[in-house]
Amino acid sequence: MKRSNKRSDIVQAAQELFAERGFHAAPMAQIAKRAGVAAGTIYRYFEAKDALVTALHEELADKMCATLREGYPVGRPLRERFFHLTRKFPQYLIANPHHFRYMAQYYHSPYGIDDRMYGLLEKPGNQEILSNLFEEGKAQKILKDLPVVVLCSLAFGPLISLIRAHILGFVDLDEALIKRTREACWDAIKR
Amino acid sequence: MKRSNKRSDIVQAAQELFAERGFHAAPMAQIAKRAGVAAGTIYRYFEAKDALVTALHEELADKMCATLREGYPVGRPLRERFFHLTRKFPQYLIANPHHFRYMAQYYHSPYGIDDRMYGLLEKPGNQEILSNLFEEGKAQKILKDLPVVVLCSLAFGPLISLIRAHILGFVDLDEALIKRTREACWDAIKR
Amino acid sequence: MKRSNKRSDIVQAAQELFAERGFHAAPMAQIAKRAGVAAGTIYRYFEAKDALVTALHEELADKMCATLREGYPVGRPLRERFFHLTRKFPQYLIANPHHFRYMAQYYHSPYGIDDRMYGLLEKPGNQEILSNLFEEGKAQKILKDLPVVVLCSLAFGPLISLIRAHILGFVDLDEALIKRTREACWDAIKR
Amino acid sequence: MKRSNKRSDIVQAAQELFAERGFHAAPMAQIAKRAGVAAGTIYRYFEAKDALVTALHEELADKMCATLREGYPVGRPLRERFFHLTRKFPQYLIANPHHFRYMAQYYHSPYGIDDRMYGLLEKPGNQEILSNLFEEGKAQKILKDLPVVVLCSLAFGPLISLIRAHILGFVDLDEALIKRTREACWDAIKR
DNA sequence: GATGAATGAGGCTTCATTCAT
DNA sequence: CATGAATGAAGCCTCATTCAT
Repeated sequence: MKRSNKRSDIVQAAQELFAERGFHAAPMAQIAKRAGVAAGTIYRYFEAKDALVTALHEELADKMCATLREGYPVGRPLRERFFHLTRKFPQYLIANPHHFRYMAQYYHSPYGIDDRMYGLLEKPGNQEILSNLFEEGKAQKILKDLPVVVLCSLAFGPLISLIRAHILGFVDLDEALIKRTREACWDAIKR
Repeated sequence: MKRSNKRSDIVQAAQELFAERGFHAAPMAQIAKRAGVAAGTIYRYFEAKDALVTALHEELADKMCATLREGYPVGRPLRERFFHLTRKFPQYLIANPHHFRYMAQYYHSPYGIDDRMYGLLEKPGNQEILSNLFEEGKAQKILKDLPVVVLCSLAFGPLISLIRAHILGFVDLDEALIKRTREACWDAIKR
Repeated sequence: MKRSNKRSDIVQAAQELFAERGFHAAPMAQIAKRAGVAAGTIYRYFEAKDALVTALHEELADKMCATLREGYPVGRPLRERFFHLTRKFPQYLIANPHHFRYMAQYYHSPYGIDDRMYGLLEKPGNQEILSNLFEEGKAQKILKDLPVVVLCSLAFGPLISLIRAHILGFVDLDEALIKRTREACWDAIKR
Repeated sequence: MKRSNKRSDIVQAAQELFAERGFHAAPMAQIAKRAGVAAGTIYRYFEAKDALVTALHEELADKMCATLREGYPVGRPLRERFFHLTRKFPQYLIANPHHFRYMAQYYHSPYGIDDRMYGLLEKPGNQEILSNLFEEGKAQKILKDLPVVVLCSLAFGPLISLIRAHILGFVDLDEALIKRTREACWDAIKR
């Protein structure tokens, strides 16, 4: 994962600065400075600023992915699996607001335009988990007969909106509120 | 609204360019060119690029606002009013993808960080409509007893996700599918 | 020709600096400074440094061209025409050493690699003059039956070498010496 | 000559890269790579890039020198010696186009500005050979009474022009054509 | 008011050179 | 001796903004 210390310092600095100020307001020189390396050093690890932005997205998506799978209750009832995902998802992002800010910005900028959904949800790994979950639910007549994308949107769209509001300080989410929101999401998709 | 012809030409050009390429990839010179005015002219109408970005947001939010209110069934049952809003909302954005792209970008960039929610929904005007709607619903025990922000997220979060997917070409939304999605959203918020 | 004052200031400054220090040792900033304009201004007239280098070559080649033709004794005997060209050629370059230095550098750098000969001699206009001259000479059995390129090299190659030597201070060419050299060149090509 | 294997690898790589792309488009890192050594290693053999450029010139000039002398018909008639030199000269450069490209670039760049003529011809060794040749020719009234530089230019200037044209693909020189060109050069210098 | 040429600060990137291993 | 990661000065270029016309 971490090919070197400097590389991860750069990644860390970039993520912070990008999240705080936006891609184009985060000069390479400043990223370097915060990472504690020389400007030129970044280019040993990333071909260009764009590559840094993209690589960052890759890494964060992987991390998100891994998080969602942690303790994923394979083989357990659909409902339980659904609640696992919808618990981990906001939990992680609220704990890592930089990650959320970065991703949100990425997916709505020209960079992320070619990436699907809130791609977080569609990494090779998650892809299957989610597709399986929703397809299975439809087959078992537990979930509404809607395309997977729609089910996905119903399940995670509200969470994303809320997480943003929380991070920006417009709400103060607590465990209980999130719980009730997830249940409402379930109501949205269940038959 | 339109103080002059040139002003609206500029606004139009800016909106397009911002939506297509992103804020920082849309040079003032190019905006001017597309608007058919000289570069300096923009500065007669907007103090700086930032002001243009912000003003644009203002105008678009107003337009969105107006759209949602068009034919708003005041006095009619809650459910009906809810379905009015959730019909107009995607209808408008799908018809005006530039608007969506612009807004999405704005709200996830440092510019929009101080603006609430998907602010579309919280303009002075809409604010009341929505608050009223949700508060009333809660009072009448029709809707779940959740904060307005949460209800808002449950109602519009999925639509926003889906509209993005549609505009980027990941789904092909039709009237029917949207209808069913809106119903699912209703399931999410109703008691 | 001169679309504006600034443009020719830039061209002048660039020519000097390029000739004096070489292309890559002449920073745009310095060219701007010597031209008395801001760095960015150069880019209103030339797309990039490369374009400046190339445009400069174009302009100088044209100028050279025009010089060679000044008073060209059309219709007069071959020998006379030959001596006209070989008189003007060193005359001009010795009077404009920057031009020579620039051109020499250009034709031996990656830039000029695609340009023919000491291209000076092969501009659309000169091309004909020279080709005609040499072809006619061959037809009339006045000149040796050698390809035009070879005749060209025999006629101008020595002059180029000498001009360089003169400009760098290794010889001190005077009218008389040049005259005798041109005669020797004539001996080289004549039958 | 070869103090070590690495040194000559570096020299070889540098010559190629310089000839192909020009001095300033040949990064040290790339030279190192092609030479199969580490970037830092070059600095054990050459103080700086400039030193490498200069040393290269030195080596090539020596090689050229040696070539011209190979089988030099000492004591034989002037004409014969002249034809020896003018045969070896293009022969070598056509067989070693990198050498030609490198030299041409060098002599027309700020580096070579202090080096005489097409210096190839004025190395300590050649210097004498050529001076002797031309001085002797003048004394014997075989050659024109012109300065040595001029005679040199008349003898080699055309060849240099032609070799360039050949290497860049504008002519296709063969033995016969070169022969006739050399004879024309002789006509230029002979009385 | 409108124009658009000019400005110049500031961003991204390259690359000769160093130095700890 | 060799390595190659790291450095950071310096170059090219963009673009928001100004201002004389």
